[in-house]
Amino acid sequence: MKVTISDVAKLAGVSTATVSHTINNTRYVSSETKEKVYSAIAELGYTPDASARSFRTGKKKTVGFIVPDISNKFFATMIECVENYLSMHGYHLIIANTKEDMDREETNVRLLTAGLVDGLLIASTMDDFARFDQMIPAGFPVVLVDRTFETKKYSSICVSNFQPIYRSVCRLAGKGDQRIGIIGGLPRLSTTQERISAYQQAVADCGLPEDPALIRYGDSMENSAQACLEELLEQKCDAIIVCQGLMASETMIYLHKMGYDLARDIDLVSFMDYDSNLYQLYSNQMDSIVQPVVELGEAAGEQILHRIEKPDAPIFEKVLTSAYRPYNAPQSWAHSDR
Amino acid sequence: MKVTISDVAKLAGVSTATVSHTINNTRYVSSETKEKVYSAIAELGYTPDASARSFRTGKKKTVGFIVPDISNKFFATMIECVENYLSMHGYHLIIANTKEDMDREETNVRLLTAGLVDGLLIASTMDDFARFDQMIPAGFPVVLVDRTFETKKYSSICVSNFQPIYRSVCRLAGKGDQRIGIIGGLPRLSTTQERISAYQQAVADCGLPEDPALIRYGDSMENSAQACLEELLEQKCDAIIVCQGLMASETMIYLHKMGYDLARDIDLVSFMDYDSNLYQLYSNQMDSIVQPVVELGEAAGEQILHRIEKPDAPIFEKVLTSAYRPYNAPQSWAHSDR
DNA sequence: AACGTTTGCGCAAACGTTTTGCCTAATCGT
DNA sequence: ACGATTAGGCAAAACGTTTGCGCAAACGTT
Repeated sequence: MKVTISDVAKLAGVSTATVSHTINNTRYVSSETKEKVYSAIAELGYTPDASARSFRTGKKKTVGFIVPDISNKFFATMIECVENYLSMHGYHLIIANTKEDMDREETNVRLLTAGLVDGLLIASTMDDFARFDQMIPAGFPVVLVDRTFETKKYSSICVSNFQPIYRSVCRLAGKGDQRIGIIGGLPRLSTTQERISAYQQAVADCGLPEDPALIRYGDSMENSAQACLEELLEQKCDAIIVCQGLMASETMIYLHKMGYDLARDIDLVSFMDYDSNLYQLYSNQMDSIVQPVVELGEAAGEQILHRIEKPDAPIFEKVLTSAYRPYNAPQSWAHSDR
Repeated sequence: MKVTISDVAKLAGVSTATVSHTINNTRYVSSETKEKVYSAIAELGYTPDASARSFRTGKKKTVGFIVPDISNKFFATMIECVENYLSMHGYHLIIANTKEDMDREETNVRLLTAGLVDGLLIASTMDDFARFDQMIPAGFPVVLVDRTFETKKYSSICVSNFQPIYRSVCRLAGKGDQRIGIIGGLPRLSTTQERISAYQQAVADCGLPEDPALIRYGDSMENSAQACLEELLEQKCDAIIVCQGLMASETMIYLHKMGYDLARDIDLVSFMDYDSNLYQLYSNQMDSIVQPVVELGEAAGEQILHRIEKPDAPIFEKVLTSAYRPYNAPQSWAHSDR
């Protein structure tokens, strides 16, 4: 049979209130009484029931994380960092995978906000802010991660997407590349949109040809890059920019198999996971953009806990900056390595 | 203010019992009454409170997963599969990362079993079964994943580790390799032990030199393979077997940087994540062992739910088999690809 | 000695659900 | 036509904590 707080109280010869207070350090208890309570707890092997506790207090000590793709290295290490931060602060992490599916996202958000978690971290796959806004209960602590919306109703932790792409294009143009192709992620995502518009603006500013055929979109899932790449190669590109780590890997593998020689036959710039093994192999032959995923995860954990503490705090926006790493000048990295 | 079940009951003109029964289909309710209840729910926007419910019923509809390293691709995709299976069955997944630290494992297990989850999936980093056994409450539903213990007290889902390594050694010996090195994972893990003993037995059976210096152990974290590899190369190995995916990547990168030519200068066999990009690049130059991680995740989800349903079911052991893929005979894969 | 203040702790309500009895009216079988 | 069964629903208990209120004893001050 389950041993409850009143069993402990009975054995220790005190009230349940006293037991509760000694456990939680929530009011003064004489040291003799404390002693009795603790030994009773030890003797019975009592453990407070978490559901009863969270039912009573309304605190679950748990946050949810809605992720588009768990097995994507970028999100996997973010999950790790978030979990690390949360567990250090006595919170648990419950994760839900959406596979970039809006309906799955909605289902998960509704389930989790119905009393399962104290707050929600969301890397949303939605494009429709109205729909997004509708599914989250008024006042519920939410922090957007990596992807955000035009409407600044929720706090967010993102990475600057515009600057590294703009700079990439300029660098390539400076090398003499004319036709620069780009492979973006899902067109509906804020990250993709920022990157593509940075590309377009830079192309215009540098006086390069503005050809819509040079812009392709993948879905950042497995085997989505190859088709984009084939189409771009038909366009006789001098250079290609890949906007996501997994697609970057696939791009390099494909180029390798086709016999392309990086930096000689074609210039490549891509977003890469900093601990990716391809990064280690090829970072000396191509420019890479490394997102500060560890800081992102930590900031996300920090912000959601802060928001849970103070639900009425003003909206908070944080934009971290990526490291831009030209391959021929490792000593002049734009952003220090961590 | 929070809208409760009695608000609904009041508006619908019925008792809370009736509302509960209509929501949960737990007893016959006339269709007119149902109608009234549902419209009241819709009007008020009522959502049952999950903590109150799980407090009352004792069911959390949540399982915990204790993982040694979330950002390890092997576990990341396992997490994805488990989450997928669970969410299809109305369960949530809460994860805890141990970083191969026994104390962190113990802390997490104790926290999670204290009323937070209905069952626990554990890829344990412990070597001491007594300590492991002690920290889990009597009768608590537990399924060991990937790693197991001699004492068969808990159900487990594992992968055969002996056969692929034994076969690797034999194949290498058949090619004429004499000095075969091996890089294992943490020595305390069951997986490592099985693999190393398979190696030792095969080396003996094939009449190869039994040199302890040929056996090295890494910790499967980042940058752990290089030291092992350097030591092995000093031993003038003809071939190297790497027992874990991340270390395999690092091994290949290092060999590549040192100018080694795979399959010409040195033979390589390694465990690889089937969607790893290095696998795609090098699977035609080395033997690879691919673990059935998707099946592993699904089986884990299936078994833990089964165990939660029937806590007194007999101990269950499942051993899945890896795919062994010799590089020069892709048409005769030992195990069909998925 | 009388009185205010502090110290330490107990009593019981409350959280929102599910579930156990109990009850009434209606239907059924003979 | 009458007892037995069933359908449908209500009231209240129970789950294990936390916590507001309050009381008695001990103490310090005049």
